Amino acid sequence: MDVRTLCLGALMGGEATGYEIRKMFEDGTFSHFQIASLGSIYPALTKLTQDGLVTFVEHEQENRPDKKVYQLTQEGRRTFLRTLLQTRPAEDRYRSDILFMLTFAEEMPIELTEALIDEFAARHELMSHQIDPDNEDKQGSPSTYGRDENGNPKPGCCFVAGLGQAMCDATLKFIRENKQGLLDELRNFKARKP
Amino acid sequence: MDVRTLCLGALMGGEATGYEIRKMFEDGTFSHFQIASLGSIYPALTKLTQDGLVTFVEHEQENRPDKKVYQLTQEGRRTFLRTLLQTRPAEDRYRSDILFMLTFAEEMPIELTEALIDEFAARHELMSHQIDPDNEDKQGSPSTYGRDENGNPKPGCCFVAGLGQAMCDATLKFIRENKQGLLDELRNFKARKP
DNA sequence: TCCGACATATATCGGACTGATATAACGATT
DNA sequence: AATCGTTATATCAGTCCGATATATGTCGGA
Repeated sequence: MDVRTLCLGALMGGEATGYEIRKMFEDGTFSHFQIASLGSIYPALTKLTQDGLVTFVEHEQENRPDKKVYQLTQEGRRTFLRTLLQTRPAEDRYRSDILFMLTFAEEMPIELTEALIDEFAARHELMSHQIDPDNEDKQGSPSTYGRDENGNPKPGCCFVAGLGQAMCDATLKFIRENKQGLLDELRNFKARKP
Repeated sequence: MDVRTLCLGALMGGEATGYEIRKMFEDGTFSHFQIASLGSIYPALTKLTQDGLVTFVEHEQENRPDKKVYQLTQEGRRTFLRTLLQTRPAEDRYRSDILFMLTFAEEMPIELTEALIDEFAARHELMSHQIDPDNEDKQGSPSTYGRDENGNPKPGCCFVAGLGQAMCDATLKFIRENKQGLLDELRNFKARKP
């Protein structure tokens, strides 16, 4: 799924600026299973405009840089829906420097190992917080993504959010139950082979 | 973490060809939390050779294309260890087309939703299988990654593998418990708004 | 028995994407 | 007053993926 398709999907929830779209992938609805950087979002929106799949209105704000508020066209909506039906989803891919580094725990000081595990836990704690739609700090947020016109959360979004939450919980539980054991093992390991 | 560092890490477990390194990221020890394609591995190995961090021996095999078996140099080992101690790990990133698509479950036929969920489950089942080091089909595999010289699995690797397993289990459990509920909700949703 | 599919093995390259940087103005914290 | 973070758009160098090419062997099925 290229960034153009991702942008179309993001705009299915209503109008948004490029900056707001990035936030959906950074903090918002999509944050735990997709990413897109500004460096790809802006060119994508330009291309989509040229292709007639989105339009934008320029909002001049006082004492602020201009805003381009993008919106799906009918053809954009149709194109996205068609893509949904036709696309074979690519393989899931999870990248984690921390887990890669922990693979070599024997080769580093135990304090570093512990710090890496703690950071991993902290990030998942944060993620778990970001996923929960009720727990969001933004009460009167302008665009309530993942909800329909009446403000009801959409079943698909709930399912995906729940799944993310379950993954986070499992991760945190595993760390709670196995961190100390690993550190002990490493101490033994190092005592045997200095 | 760039592919060069990833290759150095892969070679910490012993000598390997470029093709074998890719397999570690495709099927092997690193498969559930890092990826690297051949298109980046081969240039990386060339660069590492130029920089003196790895060396290779060309094995001519009968009736087979030549093999370049790479190995860390002492400087390569030192460089990797230094990188381990100095690198701030990048953010974890998880990309899933399937979860993105499921976000729009309301917009597609229920059969497609179910097929996507089933595929998601199947992939995680497979991954769970790949992670388990005891369960590996390759009994006399040439290089036993993740183990020390005596064949004992390394604590760091076990921890990371266990974590991966826990995530898979949680995912599969969530799907078992929530798939039917989602499909029912979607049917209601569609009945109300045709 | 032949054919296609798959595995081993290296190499290259176009196109897509990330991450950094530039610009600009404001509020908040130090 | 100075630095930092936030809103907002835009560009670009460098990195990486995915596809493709090349060469050869094995294995299962029609």
